[in-house]
Amino acid sequence: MYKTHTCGELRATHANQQVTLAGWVHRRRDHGGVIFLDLRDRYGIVQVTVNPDLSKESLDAVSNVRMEWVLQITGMVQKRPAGMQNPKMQTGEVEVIAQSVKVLNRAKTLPFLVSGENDLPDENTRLKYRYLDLRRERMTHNMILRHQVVKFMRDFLDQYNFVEIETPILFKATPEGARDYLVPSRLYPGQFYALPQSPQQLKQLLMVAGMDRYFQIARCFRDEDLRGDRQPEFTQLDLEMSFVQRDDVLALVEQLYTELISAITPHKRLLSSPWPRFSYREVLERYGTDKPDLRFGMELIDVSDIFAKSDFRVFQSAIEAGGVIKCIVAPGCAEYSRKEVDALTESARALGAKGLATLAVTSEGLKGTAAKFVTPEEAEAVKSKTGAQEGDLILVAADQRAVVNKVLGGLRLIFRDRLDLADPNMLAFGWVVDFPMFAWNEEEGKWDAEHHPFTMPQLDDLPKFETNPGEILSDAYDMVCNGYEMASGSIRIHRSDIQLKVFELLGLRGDEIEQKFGHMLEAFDYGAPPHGGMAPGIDRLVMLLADEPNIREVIAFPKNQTGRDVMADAPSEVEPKQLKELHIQIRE
RNA sequence: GGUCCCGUGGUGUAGCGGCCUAACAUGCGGCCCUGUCAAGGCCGAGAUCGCGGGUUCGAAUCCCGUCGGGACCGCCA
Repeated sequence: MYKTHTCGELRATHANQQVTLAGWVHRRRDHGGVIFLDLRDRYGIVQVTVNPDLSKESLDAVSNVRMEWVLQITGMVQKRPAGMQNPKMQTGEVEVIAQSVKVLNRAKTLPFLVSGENDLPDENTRLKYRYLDLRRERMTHNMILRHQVVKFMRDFLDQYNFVEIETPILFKATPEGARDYLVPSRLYPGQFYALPQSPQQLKQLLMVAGMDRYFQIARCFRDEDLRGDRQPEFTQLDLEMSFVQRDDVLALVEQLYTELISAITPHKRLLSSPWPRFSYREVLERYGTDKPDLRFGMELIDVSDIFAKSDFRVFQSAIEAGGVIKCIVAPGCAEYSRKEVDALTESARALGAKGLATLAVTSEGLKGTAAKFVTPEEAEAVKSKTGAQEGDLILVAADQRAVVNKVLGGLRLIFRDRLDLADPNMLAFGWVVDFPMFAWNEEEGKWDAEHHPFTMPQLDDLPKFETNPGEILSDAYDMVCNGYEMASGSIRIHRSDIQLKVFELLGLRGDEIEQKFGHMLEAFDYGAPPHGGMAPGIDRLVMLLADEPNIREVIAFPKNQTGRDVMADAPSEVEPKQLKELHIQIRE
C-alpha cells in the first residue's frame, strides 16, 4: 500500500502518529524556509509542513513540486501550534510534519484549477478534461451522493424482497416511442439489435416468470435531442411488482423516497407528506403542465365566465372558437415597464400564444394593455376571483385550452425564477394520476399511446374502445418534483385480449403485432399475473438533491448538448474493415 | 427543424468605432521570504479578440455569412 491513512481523516486524535499519505498537491505555499503543501485525496485535504531540515532528496522534490503533482509523504501528525488552527478545514487542528517526500508523478500545467470553486471554465473544457473536473470537491461530492442514493435504493428494495436482475442491453427495436439506437449484427447481415429505451418488456416478462418483485439500476437509451435534464443514455430505477394495484406501487415508492431523503439529504424538506395527488386533467388546469412545480402558488385561474361577453375582440373570438380565457397573478409586478411587458409577451409568443393581455392593479384602477376594454364590473369580478391585490400584475391569455395552459404554465416558471418564488431546499413531490390512455395524432391521423401500449386502461372505460377512445383513462401515474417529471409508471396489461385491443386501436396490423410483440402476447397466455411498476429517474433525483442545474453535473462522463463525448471525441468514424464486417456501407 | 443568447492570452473576465502597441485576476517561468492556509513581495513570458467576408480614413467593437457552444420549442411510446 502506498498509504496508511487518507488525507481527509486526520484529526487531533492522530497526533504523534507516523502516517504515510498519498495524494495530489492541492496548493503549495513556499515561504522560503518552511513550505506548506495541501495534500488532497477523495476524502479531504490536509496541510503538510515541510521544514528546511529534511533530507536533500526530499527538499529537492518539494522545491519542484507544482499543483496536482502526485506525492507520497511520510510524516508525523501534530496538533497545530496555538492560534494556527484552520477552522475552515476538517483537518484544520492538525498538520503533518514531513519526514520524506516522494514524487509519484508529475502533472503538466492544468487547463483549469481544481482548487477553488469559482471561475469555472466553459463546460466543454470541463468535459474535455472530465477526469480533472471530477477532482473538484463539488463533482466528487456529486459522484458520492449518487452512489449513496443508489446504495440506499438497493438496500431498501432488498429489505422488501425485491430481486435485482440484469436485462440485456442488446435487444429488439421497438416501433413506437423514442428513436432507437441500433446496433448492426455481424452474424445476420441487414439485421439490427436495438439498445433498450427501458427494460419495459423484459421486466414484464420477469413478472410472468414469477419473480414477483424485480428491480434494476437500468441504463436506458433514447436517440432524441438533448436538454439540461435529458441525456441520450440515462439511468432509472426500474422496478416491477406482481399482484399489486396502483396505490401499492405509489405507497412503496413514496416511502422509499421519503426515507431516502431524510437519510441522505436531511437538509432538504418535503413540502408535504403524504404527497399530494392530482388527476392529469386537474394538474393541467391548475398549473398548465403535467409536471408542475408545487413549491409556489400562482395557479392558473379560469376567467372565461367573467369575460364571456367582453368587448375585447381577442377575448370574444377565443370564446367563440371554443377556447378559454385564463390568467395568472404576478405579485408586485404592476409597475413593470413597457419593455418588461413586451419581453413577457415575447416569451408568451415563444410558447405559442398569439399575444398576452395584462392588467396591472393600481391605486387608480386597472392599467395595462387590456384595461380599456374591461368594464368596472369585470374588473371587480377579476380581482375577487383571482385575489389580486394592489401592486399585482394579472397576465391574461385567451386561446384554445391547450395553448392557454402551456403559455401560462411557462410564464409561471419565468416568474418563479425572476421573483425567487421557489425555495431551493424544498422538495415538492406529488403524484399525477388518471392519464388519458390515448392521444389523437393529428398529423398521422391515428391514435398514439399516451404512456406506452402496455399500460392498463381503467376497467370502467373498456366499453369506450368502441365509442370514444379519447376518453379512456389509464392506470398510469407520474411522480413529479419541483417542475420535473421524476418517474412514470403504470399498472400493465396482463391479458392478451386487452393487449390485442390496444395494439389494434393504435393501428398496428395483425402481422405487425405478431412480428413485433408476438412474444409478449404469447407470454400473457401462459399465466401472466396482474402486475405494475414504475421507473424513477436517478439522474434527475441526484440533480435535485445536489442542487445542480442540469443532469450533466451528476453524470461522470456525460454527452454535451449536441450529443458528443468531447473527451473521447465520440461518435467517430471507424475503420473500413469494421464496416465491412457489419455489412454497412456509408452513403455520402 | 425552429427561436434566443454566447465565443477576447492556459483559465475566468473587462474593453463594445480611434485613447488597444488590448486591461485585470488567476495560472505559468524566475527571484526574495521559516507559520501560511485563495500566503505575500518583485520581475517576466503569454491573445493579430472563433473563422471568412463587408461597411469605414480607422473594427475586438457595426453588418452579413459560417463554425463551435448554451437555454428553450419541436421531439422525448
